[in-house]
Amino acid sequence: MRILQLHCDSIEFTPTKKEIKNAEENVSKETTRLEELVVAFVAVEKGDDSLVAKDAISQIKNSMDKIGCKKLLLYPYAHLSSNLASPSIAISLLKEMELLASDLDVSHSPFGWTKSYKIQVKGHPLAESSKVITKKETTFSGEPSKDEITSEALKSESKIKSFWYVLSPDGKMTPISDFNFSNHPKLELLSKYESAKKRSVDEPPPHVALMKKLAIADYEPASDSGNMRFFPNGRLIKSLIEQYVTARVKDYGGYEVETPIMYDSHHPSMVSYFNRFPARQYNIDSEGKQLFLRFAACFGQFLMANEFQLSYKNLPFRLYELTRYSFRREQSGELVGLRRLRAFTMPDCHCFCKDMNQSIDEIKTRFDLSQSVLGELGIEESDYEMAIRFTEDFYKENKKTVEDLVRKLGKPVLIEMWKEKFFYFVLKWEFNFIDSLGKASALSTDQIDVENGNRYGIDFVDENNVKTNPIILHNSPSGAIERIIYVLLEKAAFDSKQGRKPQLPLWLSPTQVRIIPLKDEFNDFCNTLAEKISSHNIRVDIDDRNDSIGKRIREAEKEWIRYILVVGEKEANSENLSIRDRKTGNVRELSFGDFIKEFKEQTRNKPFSGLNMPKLLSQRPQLMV
RNA sequence: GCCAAUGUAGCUCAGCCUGGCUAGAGCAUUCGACUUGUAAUCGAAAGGUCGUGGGUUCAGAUCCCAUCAUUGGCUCCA
Repeated sequence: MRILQLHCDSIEFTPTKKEIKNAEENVSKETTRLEELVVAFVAVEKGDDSLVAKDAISQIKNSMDKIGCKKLLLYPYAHLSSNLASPSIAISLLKEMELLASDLDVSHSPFGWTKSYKIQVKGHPLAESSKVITKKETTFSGEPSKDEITSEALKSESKIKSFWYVLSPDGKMTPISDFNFSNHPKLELLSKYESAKKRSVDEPPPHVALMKKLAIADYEPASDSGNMRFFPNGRLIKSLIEQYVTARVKDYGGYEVETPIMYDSHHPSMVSYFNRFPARQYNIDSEGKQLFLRFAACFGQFLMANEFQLSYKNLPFRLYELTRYSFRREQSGELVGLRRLRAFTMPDCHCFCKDMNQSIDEIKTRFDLSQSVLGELGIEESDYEMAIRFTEDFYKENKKTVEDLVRKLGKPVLIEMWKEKFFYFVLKWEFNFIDSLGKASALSTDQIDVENGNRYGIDFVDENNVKTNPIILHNSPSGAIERIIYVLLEKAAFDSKQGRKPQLPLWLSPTQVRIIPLKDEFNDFCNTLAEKISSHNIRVDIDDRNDSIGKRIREAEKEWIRYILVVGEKEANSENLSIRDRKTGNVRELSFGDFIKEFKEQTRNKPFSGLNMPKLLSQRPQLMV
């Protein structure tokens, strides 16, 4: 007996006509709809008997118990086997099974009828399984059926055996249980987080409140969970980070492209890649096509590279896209603020290399790039820990490469080693930010992919005029942009907790300079001053509201504005500016030129974009308190 | 997805356990007064489907059930 068991949101079936002579009688041709159930497609095979039926139903019940489902539909399905039992035996065994399951809400679809059906299968790991039950030895395989669009990777992941080590810059490899973490508390957190999955926190991450207070981003209840909206401040910050990362990747040699956000699940190049990953994508049906929203930039770039005429002389060749968005339908319980989203912005740079040596050179360059990009975004080496994951074979052949990466970082690194290759890559490294609650989130990452060149039919002609698949590196120098904002806010919250003033990097501050006129009569002067400052590409606004000076300063402080210029009698008649610097809380007097100079030194080489709200605060709606 | 907690005005929260006047406060908003010298000027007004849908009750923000969202834990993170 062969059974394909599916945990479904719903199924609808309609008997259309009799397929065989001794089909079930008295069948209604109405459509039957059932919800929240397990559908068992059953093919009864030659030699099956009551014992097999009994065994089958007990296995089905067993797994239904695990997933907490109490409704079962037995669906006769001949196409699972080429060795079918006779219809009469099949009917009787199916009836027997139905009877044995009568403690559940059980039903069956008519035997021997051609039926049309519509099914919606759930996306969790246990939703799909196939069973083969025979008389002699009853076997059970809880693995996802290979016939279905499902996840080979899920199967692999559950079987995957990882060996965990810490690799020090001096080349010493220590199993994590033996490593002395006393000087590396964050690495210890990462190790526990990754290997033992041990976490204990009971407060919400501080960035969630901050992203609202600073009017950066918020949940959008009208969308799906994990799809955020960005207010003008947030959009400005995000846009600047996007521009910066893109500029850096282009400097490094990436060529920017743009590719569709949705793909046909049945496109030949997609099927096998797609099936290797958990079914966590958004699906869209359109005119008979089953489309899915991309979860990375890989597809678009690979399909594009497939059409390139590449020679070894062109390699390494780098394609880059900043995906707005990539979509991953993470489980609802996994979503948190800006840390884990269902729609996120991901810089993704793929490098096609002619051989392993070239990819190893390249991966080192990209390591430096990633580290530098993070640093310029305000995320220091001490904020993150590195993990490197690879197959044992790769390590044996490229021990030095792994050690070089660790030496570059200059501190011990978490190592995960696999006996076999389960994923498409042989090595992957990533930087993990460890927040003040001990949570780890991956930022920059790079992978050495040895499968997708072949899978997507990407090839180049080598020195010997032979078509060869390139090795592909997958690098995100910063990780998701939203996650960068999360890190900056978490760092600020941590500063605040330690009694320091929280602050965003100056180049990312929505308002960089605020002018406060003491009385209305100075408004014109302030306007002129604002024009002058803003002509140097500085975001300056004016708090012209009718509030006390103390209050307006307090407001500016709450918005984390770095420079506050109060303008009164004295300033209006002087060449100098009175500058309140949030960093120190003190008021300084500086000439206009000196101030601009000081300012510009801090934002050098960073992108600029103008104010994203009215210049006059009196014209600004209150978005958040 | 599973388990738990939370959901009351634009925001932060009180009220809920023990059902009962017209559901309160601060901030924000509007109006008025004040014309301000470096982290909250004073007064008034307006603002609420108590997340949503059912149920119990003479009566539900309050008790019960379901559902949605957020947060935490589990799982997961290509």
